[in-house]
Amino acid sequence: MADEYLRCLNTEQLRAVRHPHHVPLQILAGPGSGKTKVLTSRIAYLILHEHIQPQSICAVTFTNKAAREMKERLTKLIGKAKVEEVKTGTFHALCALFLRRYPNRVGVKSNFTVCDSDESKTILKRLLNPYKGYLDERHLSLEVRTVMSVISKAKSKGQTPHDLATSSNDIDHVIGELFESYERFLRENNSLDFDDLLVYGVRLFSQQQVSNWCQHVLVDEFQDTNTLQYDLMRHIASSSRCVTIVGDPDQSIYGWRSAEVANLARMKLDFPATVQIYLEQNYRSTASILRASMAIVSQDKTRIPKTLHTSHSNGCTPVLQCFPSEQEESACIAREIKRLSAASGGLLGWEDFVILLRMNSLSRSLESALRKEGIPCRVLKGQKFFEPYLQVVDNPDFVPAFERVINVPGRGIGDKTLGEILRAAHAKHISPLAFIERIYDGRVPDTKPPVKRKIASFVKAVRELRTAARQGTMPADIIRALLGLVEYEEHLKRTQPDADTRWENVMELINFASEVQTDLNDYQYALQDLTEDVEAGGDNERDQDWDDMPAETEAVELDEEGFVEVKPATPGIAAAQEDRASEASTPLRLFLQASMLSGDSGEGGEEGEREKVTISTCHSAKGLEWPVVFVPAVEEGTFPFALSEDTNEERRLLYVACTRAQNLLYLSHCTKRLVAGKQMGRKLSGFVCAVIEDSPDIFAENMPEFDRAALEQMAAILAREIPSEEVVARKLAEFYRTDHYHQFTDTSSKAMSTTFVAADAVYRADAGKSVEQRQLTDKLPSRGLGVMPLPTVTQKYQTHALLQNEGQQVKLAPTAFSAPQYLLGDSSNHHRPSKFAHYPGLSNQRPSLHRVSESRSKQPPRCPPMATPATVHPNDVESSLKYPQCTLLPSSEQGSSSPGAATPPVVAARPVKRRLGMGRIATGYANKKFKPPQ
DNA sequence: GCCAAGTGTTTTTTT
DNA sequence: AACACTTGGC
Repeated sequence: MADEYLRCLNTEQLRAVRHPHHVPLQILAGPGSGKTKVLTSRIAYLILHEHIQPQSICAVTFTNKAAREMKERLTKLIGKAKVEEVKTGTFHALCALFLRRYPNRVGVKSNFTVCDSDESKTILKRLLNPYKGYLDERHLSLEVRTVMSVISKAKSKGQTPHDLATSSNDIDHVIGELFESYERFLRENNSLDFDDLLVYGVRLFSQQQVSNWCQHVLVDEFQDTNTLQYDLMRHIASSSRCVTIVGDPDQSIYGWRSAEVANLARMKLDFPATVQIYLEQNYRSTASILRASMAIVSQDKTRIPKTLHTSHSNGCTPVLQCFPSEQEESACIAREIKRLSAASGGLLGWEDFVILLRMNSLSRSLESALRKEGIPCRVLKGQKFFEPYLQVVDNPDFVPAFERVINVPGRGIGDKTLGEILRAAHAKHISPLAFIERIYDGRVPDTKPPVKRKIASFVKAVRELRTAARQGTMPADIIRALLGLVEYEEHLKRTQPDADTRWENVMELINFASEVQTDLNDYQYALQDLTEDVEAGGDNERDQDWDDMPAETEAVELDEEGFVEVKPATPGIAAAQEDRASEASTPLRLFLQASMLSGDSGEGGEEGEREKVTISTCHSAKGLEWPVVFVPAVEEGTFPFALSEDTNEERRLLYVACTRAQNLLYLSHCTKRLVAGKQMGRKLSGFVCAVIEDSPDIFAENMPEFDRAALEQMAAILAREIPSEEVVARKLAEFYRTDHYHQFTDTSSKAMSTTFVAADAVYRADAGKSVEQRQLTDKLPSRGLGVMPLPTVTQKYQTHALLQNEGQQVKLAPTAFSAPQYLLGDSSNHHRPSKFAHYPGLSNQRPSLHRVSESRSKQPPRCPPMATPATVHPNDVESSLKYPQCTLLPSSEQGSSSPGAATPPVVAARPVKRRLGMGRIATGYANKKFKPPQ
C-alpha cells in the first residue's frame, strides 16, 4: 500500500495525521502550514490505516470552495469512489442535505427554500415599515441591517423571539416583535434562512438515529464556528466522540457573524482528552512576507503569542505605496501585474494574481483599470437571474421569489396589481401562485385590473417547468426550457443595452448547471446509502407520520396536473406526502440548494476561468494562496473599517490578507478617496503605521526589482520551471514597447497643454536616433511603474514634438491602450520624497498627481497637436469612449476623435468573460455605456 | 389611475 | 445594483 503521502509530511504534520483516531485532536495551524494537506492526509489515514468506512466520516469546511479543494486533493490519495462517500461540505450544506432527507423529524417540508440574506432583508424591511411611526415618536432609529444582525445573533445563540420581545428596552422590544413576525413569515413561506438551517440542523442531529452513522468528524477553520455550529459538531460526534479540528485564533475574522474563538477552549472542556498539536512551519511565503505579516498581527496585545518559521529566504521586500487617488492606485496595480507577468517570463499567469479588498465596493476603479490594460479579471458579486423562477417552481409558497418574477419579463403587473394578488391570496389562505392559477383556470373571478390575460404566460410556464422538475429533468434542461417559455433572449434585447454579454452569461450558466449535475448525482447517491442506514436502524417514524395523517382534509387539493396545494396551516401533511412522492429530492431542488449555499465563486469551469486575475474580498480569500497579492486601500476607515466594532479582528483580517501571498505582497493606500460619493482625505492604516515606525525596513516604497534571483526563488516556491533569460528579456522588451500613454495637463499654466508619455512610440520611433528619447526609454524600466516619477513636462514635450516632426506611422502592439488623464498638480512633482516622508505623523504628504475628472466630462480636453498612431485595446472600448482624445488612430486624421470610429482592433483580444457563483451572472459594477466591439 | 422607464444616491465582511 | 423618486404614455 502506498504510504507516500505520509512521507512528504514533517514531524508535527505526521504526528497530527497519525494521532489516534479516538482521541480528540486540535490542530493549531498557522497560515501556510499545510493544514489542508494534514486534514486530507488524516482522512486518508483514517480510511486506509484505521479502516474507518469512508461514509462514516464527516468533514466540514468553511466554504464550498474549500470542500471542493479537499475532495480534489483527497481523490489523489484514496481515489474518487471513496472520496464521494465521505460526507464533505459546509455546516449549512450538511444541514440542508439532512433536512431534505428527514424533514418531518423536525417539522419542515422537504421542498423548503433557502432564504438568502437579500431576501431576508427585503422581508424585514417590509416588516419594519409599520414601526416607523412608533420609533419616530421616541426619536429612535432602527436600520434593517441592525435588525438582521440582532436576529441572526439571537438565533446563533439559540434564543427565541420571546426572549427579545419581553425586553423592556424599546428597541429590543421592537426587534423582538420583528423577529417573531419574521419567523412566522419564513414558516408560512416554507423557507429557512441560513441560521435556520443550523437551528433545525441541531434539532435534527440531536436525534441519535440521525447522527449515529458518524465515526469521525473533522472541522476546518474551527476558529470561525459559532455556537450553533459547535453544537452541531458535538451532536454529530455524540456517538463516536472522535473529533479532529483545525484552527488558528490569529485568523478568526468572523466574530461579526457570532463566531466564537472560545469554542477552542470549550472543546477542551467537552472533550477532556483533547490533545493539541501546533503547526508552525510555514511553507507558503517568503521570509520577508511572513515577517511583515507577523509584525502586523503581533500588534494585538491580547493575542496569544505564536511563532511561525519559514525555510524560504527573504525574497522581495513587501511594498507599501501611497497614491493620490484610487485611480492611480488601480492603474499602478494593473501595470504592475503586467510588468510582473513580463518580468517573470510567463512564469506567472493572470490567475496567479489576486487583489484583496476590505469590501466589494472598492472594486470599481480596479476593474476598469484592469480592463484598460486588457487584463481579464474575475469579479465578485453577480446579479441573480433565474433563481427565483426555479424557486417558485420548486416551492409555490415562497412568496419573495414569486414577487421577483411575476413581472419578469414585463407583463404589466406593477405594485398595485401585485398587492391586490397578494392580499386576495392571503385572504384565501393560499399562495399567490395558487391564486393566479385559479384565476387562470377560471375558478376564481378575475380581479379588478384584469389579471387573467397578463398572467397566462406565467402560469403556463410555471406549470410546464413544474411537471418537468417532478419528472426529474436536469436543471440545465429546465433552465433552457425556462428561457424559451419566457422568451428571455427577446426580453434582454428589449430591455438591456448589453444584451449580448448578458445572453452569453446565461449560456455559460447553463454550461455550469450541466457541470454541477454530476456532483448532484453523487450527493443523491450518498444520501441513498444514508437513508438505508438510518432506516435499518429500526426507526419507522415515517410510517407513523403517514398513519397519523388524516385521510382527507380541505387543506390538500389536487389540480388537474396532480399538483398538491397545501395550506400553510398544516405543514406536516405535505411533508409526509412529499417524502413519499419523491423518494429523493429532485435534481432541480438539489441544484437550487447548491446555488443558494455557494456564495463563493463556483469556479468549476476549468479553462478560461482560471486565466484571470482575481478580485476578491479579504474574507473570502481565507484558506487560499496566490504568488502575488495586492491589498489596496489600507487606510483608516477601511482597515480597520469604520463601522467595525472589533479592531483586533480587523487587524487579523489584514494579517489573513497578507499571509495569502507566496512571493510578492503589495499594500497601498491613498491620500484621498471617494467614499460614499464624497472625496475624503485618507490616512494610512494605523496597523501599518505602527509597523513602519517600529521597523521601517519591513516595507519598501519602490516596486521590487524582480531580478533573476527573485525569479529563481519564485520558481522554487511555486515548483515551476524557470523561464530562460531570453524569454524574460523578450517579454520585458515587449512590455515596455507596448507601454502606456499618459496624458497630463499642466494646471499651473491652466491651458490644456496636454502631453503624452508614449513609451512605445518613443522606443520605436527613435531607436538609435535621439539621445533624450533614448534616455527616457532607458530610464523607464528602473523607474518602476507608477504614474510617478515622471519625466518633466518639458522632456515630455520634446518627446512629443519630435514624434510629430517625424510623423511616422508607428504600428503598435495590440495591447496598447489609452490611459486616463492626470493633472499635474505642482512642479514639486518631479522630486522623489524621502522614504515614508508622506506618511501621517511623519511628515508632509507626497506631492500628487490628480486625475482630471472622474466623470465622463462633456467637454474633454483637447487632443494635443499630435497624432501618434496607436490602437485602442479591443477590450477597452469604454476608455476610448471616455477619452476620445486619447484614441490615437493609425493615420494622420488628427482630431477625428469620434468615439464610434475607434480603430478596429489589430488583434482580436480575448473577451473579458465574467462568470461567478452558481445561479449568478457576473455583471460586477457593470458600466452601462460599455458596448462590446463589433 | 396605473405602469414603465429614467434619474440620482449610496455601498462591510458571508453561509 | 438596489432603492427612492420623477416623468411620460396609455
